Amino acid sequence: MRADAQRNRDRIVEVAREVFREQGYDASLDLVAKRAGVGAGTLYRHFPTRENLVDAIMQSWVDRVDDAVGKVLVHEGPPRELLLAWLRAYVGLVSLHKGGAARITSAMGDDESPIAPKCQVLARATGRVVERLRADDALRPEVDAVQICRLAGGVASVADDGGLGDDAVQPLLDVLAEGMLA
Amino acid sequence: MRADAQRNRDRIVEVAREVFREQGYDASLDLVAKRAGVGAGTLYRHFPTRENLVDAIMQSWVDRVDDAVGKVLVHEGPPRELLLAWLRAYVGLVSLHKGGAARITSAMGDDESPIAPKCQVLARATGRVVERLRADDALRPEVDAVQICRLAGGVASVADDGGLGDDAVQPLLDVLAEGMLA
DNA sequence: GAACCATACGGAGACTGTCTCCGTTTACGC
DNA sequence: GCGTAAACGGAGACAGTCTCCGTATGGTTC
Repeated sequence: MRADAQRNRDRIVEVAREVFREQGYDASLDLVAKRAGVGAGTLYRHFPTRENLVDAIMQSWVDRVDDAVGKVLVHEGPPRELLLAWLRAYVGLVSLHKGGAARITSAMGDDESPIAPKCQVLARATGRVVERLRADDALRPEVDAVQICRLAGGVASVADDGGLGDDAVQPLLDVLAEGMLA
Repeated sequence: MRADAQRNRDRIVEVAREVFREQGYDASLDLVAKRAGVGAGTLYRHFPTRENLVDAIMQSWVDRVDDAVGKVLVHEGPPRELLLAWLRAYVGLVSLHKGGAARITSAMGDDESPIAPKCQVLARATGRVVERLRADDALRPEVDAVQICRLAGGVASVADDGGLGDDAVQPLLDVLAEGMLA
């Protein structure tokens, strides 16, 4: 890639992250282009669809997921605490950007989606938690990682576009944990 | 209201129901107006926002909710079956229109929303199920009707925009039921 | 049944956002 | 330096939302 193209691409991603955080995922892409100081054509050449741009923004986010699951797993404690800690972390991670929770959760299990790689990162991280819980026979056998992602993602979506605070989310996660554990 | 106004209003609602079923809740309102044979101004005078129109469409739907909860309650059986039957019915009801689940669930608990009355209908119906379950001491005491609506609505949203079928939804509802029951 | 007017109609058009096309500019290998 | 493939940018076509205001009409009153 030419140096100027790389510069523009980076700048667009940086600006888009900012704009999306401010205005949610519906923000105008022309505005992103304008703030990044490039033409609309340039933006659309680099990112033909909104999804592609979202995907690029979320790159750094993958690292946060790995971080988070590592932290949760290192912490000793009863399975219930472990699961709840992961559910809380999960909801936090998918809710980093307004509208993100619904976006990610609806793509979960769809390999064609432009954000499929992100879903897999989440599913794999959840898989590590599942593995640990299974070792202790703490998880109901019919529950799998994708189901956990969907359930937690559902709660996150509801919290996100209903504007629920942590205090409203916690009891919902309690129900989920209760239902998943053996 | 003048007779012609009433006629137009009815016609708009009828057409909108059709168009929304075909194209989801993002369908163009100008298209609705055109198909209904009225000007855009007329549509917007009757329904200043999209939400208002959605609200009108859902009128008949209220009756279906009451029907559904009646049917579920009349059916004898263990609490688990009762709860699952309601959760299944609930998901079906909020998913009647594409995008409806997220719309309703995110408004749950917000009295200012134009579709607040619809949410209250659902919450009240769920409340009747909760009451029955409590009579048998079958429900965990900290779980309330709004939480159930949010959890079931979360699952319905995920199923709706992820295109999940009944076979993928059923295990999610199992987890919810397991987590809600004492 | 004519006259009146509040109520309602309709559609042009302003505004906003998406996305494409193509003439112009620029990076970079030679 | 020079040539060219790569990239740029922004005008503009298109689509959706919503408003404004001149026009039409239902309903009322005499």
